[in-house]
Amino acid sequence: MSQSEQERLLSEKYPESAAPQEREGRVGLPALPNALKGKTAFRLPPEPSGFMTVGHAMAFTINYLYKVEYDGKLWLRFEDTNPRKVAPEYYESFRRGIGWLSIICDFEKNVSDDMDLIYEHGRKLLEMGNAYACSCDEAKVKRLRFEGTACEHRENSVEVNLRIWGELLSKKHEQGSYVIRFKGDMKSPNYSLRDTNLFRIINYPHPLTGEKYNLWPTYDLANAVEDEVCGITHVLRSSEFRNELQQLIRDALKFRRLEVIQFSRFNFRGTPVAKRLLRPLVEKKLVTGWDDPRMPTVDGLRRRGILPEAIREFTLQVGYTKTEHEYDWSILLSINRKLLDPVSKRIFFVPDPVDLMVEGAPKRTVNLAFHPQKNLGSRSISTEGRFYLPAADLKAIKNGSVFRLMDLYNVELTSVDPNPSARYAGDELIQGSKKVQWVTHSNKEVHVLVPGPLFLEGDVFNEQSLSEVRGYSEVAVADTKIGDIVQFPRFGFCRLDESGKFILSG
RNA sequence: GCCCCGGUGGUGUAGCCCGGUCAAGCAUGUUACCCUCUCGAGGUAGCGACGCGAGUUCGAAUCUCGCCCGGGGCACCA
Repeated sequence: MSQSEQERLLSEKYPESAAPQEREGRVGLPALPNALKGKTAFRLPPEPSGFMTVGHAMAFTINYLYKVEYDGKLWLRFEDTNPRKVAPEYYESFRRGIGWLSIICDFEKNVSDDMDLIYEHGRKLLEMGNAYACSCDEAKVKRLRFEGTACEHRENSVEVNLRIWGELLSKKHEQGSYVIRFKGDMKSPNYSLRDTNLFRIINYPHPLTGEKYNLWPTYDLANAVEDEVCGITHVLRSSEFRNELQQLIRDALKFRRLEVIQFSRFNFRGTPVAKRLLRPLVEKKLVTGWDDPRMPTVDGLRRRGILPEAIREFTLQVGYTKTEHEYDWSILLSINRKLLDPVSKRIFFVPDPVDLMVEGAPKRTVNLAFHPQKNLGSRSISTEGRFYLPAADLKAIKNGSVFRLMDLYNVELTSVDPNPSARYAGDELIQGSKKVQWVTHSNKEVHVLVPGPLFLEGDVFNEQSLSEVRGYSEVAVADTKIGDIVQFPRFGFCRLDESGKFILSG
């Protein structure tokens, strides 16, 4: 049967199948497997060892969107089982960022609150013979793991293991002297299954529990226990976490199965989120801090004028995949502009201002709306014959040509460098004429920070990542409050960061 | 080295499980035009991609195999 015959037959039997469907991009996040409305639970599991980044923001947003869609519960759970790394300011950073994103969690806890519970499960694993105490040094563990051979401690009796366990809990052993290892498979081709550590001794005060504990669980155990007690049904996280081991631990402890969906890390071009790269910038003072507008931290984005809604919308659009990716800032910035456009006041800003005398200029007092369509109020400006215009615009205008002072009147350029001047050339708007923003001699000096990519190819710090534009704005700019975002026409959306200082959002 | 996982225009994705509706959709970018007293927003049109090679099939982005390339894991980090 030829293809055309097949198609004819098909459309006769199933007429509805012949109609071509409208193809569209994905709308919303993909459906979750095994998710029943009202019977799901998700988690945001930050390690409070650094400031919250866009990467966290996006992963959290994904969990939150699903929580809402499936009418589930959401946990904020601080994974603070390494006292060497965690610090109080970081807990705050995450709470602040999550609040800013309007993510509402149903519960909040710290894993360090549950130490006794985790100990219980550790003990259980020892009793069942699924774990053992090992006193080999770190190098030996590593070597044997590579070779695929077990050490003598693997055959410890339960009694011996429990005796050492008791001693560990009463802090009778030195740091490094013992670890508790999971009995996995020393021959597994997957090295992470070769008897990984479950507990280790860390003699370092924890910001929340102080010196109370020094036997700390590792991530895989702590996570398995916490996901179980929190009743988590769906884990959505980036793929730098190994999954098989945790599943083995869960099985050994007879825990429920749960859906684990891993996705690739969220990277932005020129702005890696890795602390390894970011921390030196802060320490060497190459940036002003973790909230520098060039930084991929949530605080940095907020200062830059990225709206939390933009992050949510962006996350929804790009979704999550296992593919390696490097997002271009342009997508986020475009979404941000669309959100900003209807709510941002237009205020003239003249970068790199140049004095312009206008001969025969009529005195005017104009009332200009703050927005071309929306009703955001207005301001009135009185003009005489002296203006400031952007140097770049004046440079581009040919002597003798007519252009328009935006929203005011036409002028004809009569002389260029070094002292440009012009003459009044009528009120009538000329279709298609160039329009330039202006300020009078009554103005406010304003600085605008322009953030760019932090890194060049190959993780090299971009010395030119932040530039500053100086200029004049209308007096009305004085009513802008810190945190407000305005649009400087023909320049961009800018957020007032501190008095007289804006940051270009995009 | 071993174990996973990926590779669709410049960028991000949809489609892949279940082969034909895909001469590949959407967004971003870019070009032109329209609208607008902004280089913003809005509108219209154009540009631009299935990593490579074999195989299966009437038919492959989709299935199979090989290759190449990229990412992650192999911690007393999470």
